[in-house]
Amino acid sequence: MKDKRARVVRCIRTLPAGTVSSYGALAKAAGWPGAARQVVRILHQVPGLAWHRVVGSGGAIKLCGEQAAEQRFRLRMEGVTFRGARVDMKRHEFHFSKVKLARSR
DNA sequence: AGGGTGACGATCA
DNA sequence: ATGATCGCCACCC
Repeated sequence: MKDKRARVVRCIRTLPAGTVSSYGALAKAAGWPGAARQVVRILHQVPGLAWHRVVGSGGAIKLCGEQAAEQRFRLRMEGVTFRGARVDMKRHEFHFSKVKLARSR
């Protein structure tokens, strides 16, 4: 359904610079649990999203080669720190509020 | 309709 | 920590 997709997009858009979220957590936050792969697809389809703020569970960069480098670069540029090969989730993971998220109020 | 695929996730050896 | 496997779900041929 497209609602879910729109919701995912909205969630991604609410991610502040300097924070990250995981594909799975993001899907869940958007009310679409287990749709990590769909989130991936959306990131591919919808241009203009902060795709670099979405990482794998535990803060792992799931891309390969230059794409991975690009993502790390962009994140570090936003102030995100790493713990080894992964994002330091303890400090940067974004916790979506329970509240129905950002319907502009 | 059927089968393959993917910027995933959790689990197990 | 690494690699294999299975579950998941929408999209594409």
